[in-house]
Amino acid sequence: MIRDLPSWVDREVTLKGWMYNKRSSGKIHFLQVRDGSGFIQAVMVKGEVPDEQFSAAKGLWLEASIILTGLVRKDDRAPSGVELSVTGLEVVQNPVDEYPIAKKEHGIDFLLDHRHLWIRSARQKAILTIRERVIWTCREFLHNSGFLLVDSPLLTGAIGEGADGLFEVEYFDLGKAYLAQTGQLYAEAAAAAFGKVYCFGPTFRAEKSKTRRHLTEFWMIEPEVAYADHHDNMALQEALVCAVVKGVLDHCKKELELLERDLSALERITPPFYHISYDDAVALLQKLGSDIPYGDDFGGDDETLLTKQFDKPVFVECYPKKVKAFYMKQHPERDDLVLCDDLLAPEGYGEIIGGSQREDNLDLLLKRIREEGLPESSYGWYLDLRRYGSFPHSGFGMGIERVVAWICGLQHIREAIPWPRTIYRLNP
RNA sequence: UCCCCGAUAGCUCAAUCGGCAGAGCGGGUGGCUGUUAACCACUAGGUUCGAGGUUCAAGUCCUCGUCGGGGAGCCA
Repeated sequence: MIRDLPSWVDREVTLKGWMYNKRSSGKIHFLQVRDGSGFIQAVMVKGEVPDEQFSAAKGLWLEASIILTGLVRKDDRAPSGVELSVTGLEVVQNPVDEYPIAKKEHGIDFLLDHRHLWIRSARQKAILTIRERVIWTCREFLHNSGFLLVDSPLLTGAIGEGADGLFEVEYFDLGKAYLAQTGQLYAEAAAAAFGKVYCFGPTFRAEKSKTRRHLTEFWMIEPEVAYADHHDNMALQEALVCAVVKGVLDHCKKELELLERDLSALERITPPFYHISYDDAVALLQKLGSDIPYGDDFGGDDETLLTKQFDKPVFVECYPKKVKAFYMKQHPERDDLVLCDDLLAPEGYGEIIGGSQREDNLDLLLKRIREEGLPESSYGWYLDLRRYGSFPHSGFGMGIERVVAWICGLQHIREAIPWPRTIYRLNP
């Protein structure tokens, strides 16, 4: 593989890949080749390869699939430090038509229509490599902290955070099923069984959101911990986010550099994070000129304004219960607030985690379900968790794409997932 | 669902007050033995998103529609 070539200097290798770009000076061709693991410049000199191969190279179009043999040579002029001196070229396929994605810039509509080809670019490879590292680090961190992975179903009955934004599907003779908006309620059941658990998978929101922070299908990692309170919950979130950022910094420096990410902004991401109460946050925003009234949830602008006041992630704690989900535990001293937290990423990226201590009192939970007008019958098994050995517990959901977008410094969340699903786009 | 913006060559865009449809990249041909989104010369390439309307004249102005982008609400 190309990424291993620096340790193959002065040896002959065979590379199977695609031609990323080509330059030529008449008697010498420079082929930029990629194989999925990296990029290298292959140099073909007339006379050092059979003539028919030299002229075949001249006719290659971008993204031709080729097999090259040659000598790996150290060269200070090459970005990766090595080049390939070609001795043989086999053309597997020369494209049947001009490759649609040119070397210069493209519009976003065109790129999204060609997402299946766009992912071949170096920038997309860097982003998806970082995404993989984020996910890997989460799993490693939770596994090493004693968590059990207990995945939740994607097809569910009418249960979730609320009736809005559910995708419906026909489910045999049982009527409607819904694509999961969250695995949390299942994670709570699993926490009662196994103590420390998490689920991780795609979730679906049929919200008609059209912003740089929203997808209709996104991946969420949702830890749930028995006997953890609101403060334990935030400590876990802080440790997880720090581990993820460190994992990316340790293993993906090259990718971050390719994305021209400001590394110092990431190197600052160490404990402790900032904490601010909802009450104080509203007061601060009003002082900064926002017209947010007390009692409302923050809009995108408010969130951006707030995060710009801090150089590290900030927890916003204890929102009014009327803007939060029914399962959040009531504040012990303020019955208008709940024990929840949103973790806002800096540099204007905003909410990456939403978490809370869960309501473990059966009567209070029933009251909240009725207040919200939710179908009580659908929550039968969930209420059982408060009937049979109820226990204080807390958990949170972290949106993987939002974390990746923040760490990579992306303008839009759609680049943080291989195949983005947005309200007006289902293909490719 | 609402608000704003856009649609012109394969791609990214320009076209002044309503007055001949342009450039760069990509393609083709030729040149070049060290190029780094290579360069140089020549060349082909257009139903200006669709349907109406105003006008001597519409890419440009008006109406409706289609598609897309940005944002709001909601959220991770």
